[in-house]
Amino acid sequence: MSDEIRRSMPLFPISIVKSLTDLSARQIRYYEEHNLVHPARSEGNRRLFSFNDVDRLLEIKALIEKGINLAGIKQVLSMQEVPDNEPMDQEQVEEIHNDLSEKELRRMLQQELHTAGRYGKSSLRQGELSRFFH
Amino acid sequence: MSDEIRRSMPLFPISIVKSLTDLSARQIRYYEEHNLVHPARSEGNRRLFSFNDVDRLLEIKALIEKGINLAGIKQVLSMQEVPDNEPMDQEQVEEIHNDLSEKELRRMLQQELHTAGRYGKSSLRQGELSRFFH
DNA sequence: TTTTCATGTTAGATTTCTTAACATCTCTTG
DNA sequence: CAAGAGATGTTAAGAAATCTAACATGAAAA
Repeated sequence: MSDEIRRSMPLFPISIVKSLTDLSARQIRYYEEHNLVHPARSEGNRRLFSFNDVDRLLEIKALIEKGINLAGIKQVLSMQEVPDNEPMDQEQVEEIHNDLSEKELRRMLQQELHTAGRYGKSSLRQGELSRFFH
Repeated sequence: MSDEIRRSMPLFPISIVKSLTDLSARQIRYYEEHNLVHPARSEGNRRLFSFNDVDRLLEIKALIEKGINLAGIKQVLSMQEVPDNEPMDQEQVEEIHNDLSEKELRRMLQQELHTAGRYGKSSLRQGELSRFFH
């Protein structure tokens, strides 16, 4: 709970996120433009990313590398959105089975974590940045 | 071990560190100038702070608030430096007992963590930033 | 072949950060 | 008390990082 607060604190400038995700600034901004991430802004309008944001970008990257386009990724990410509690209706269940099952997704996103030799050139995978820092 | 790597990754610009520690940029730079912290630098010479750096600044702040001056803080921090393995010689032991015992220090630094209402205005205490994020 | 998608590149404006200098305030100390 | 030292604030000028917007491009879709 307070965990969610920590993980959503705006902390990183885009330069750090670039090195953390190995995405280009252009890509990051493009994904934001298409509502896949929503970094906060500084007073001076600079993007500030949270751990959650970075995790999300890592997920996006993994999906991109699977050959999934932005529309597909948007779908997938929306499916991940906290089920809150509401039991899914039949439509939702079918959607999941049509595209990628939750399970499959999880597996897809759950891979080993590996850092390259130098800082700023790490190449993390899946939505696991949070586990990286503790 | 790999933990140490994570905690020493240069991640934060000074603006974020300011809000995380509630220290002024002037203070942060002054402490660096006097070798109390050693943030990394970006290619363009911007300071980049790690979790360890921020923790250290929070410790410094706590000590400042105790009325200890920079010389004293330098002492205290050097005492905290990983004992590596080497058993301390008598001199060191006496130093510790003269100034502040390890125990006393620990207690001093171990206090509850509290965030202010708004992000960017948190007022963390002691060297516990790492515990804040996980 | 023409569009659309995803990304690269570039330019100009704006923000953030850097160092250095000087100001100020509080302690010490002679 | 006056002088110096320590810690911090404030300001200026320049450099670095980021922003948006526009245009370019290659690959895939239609």
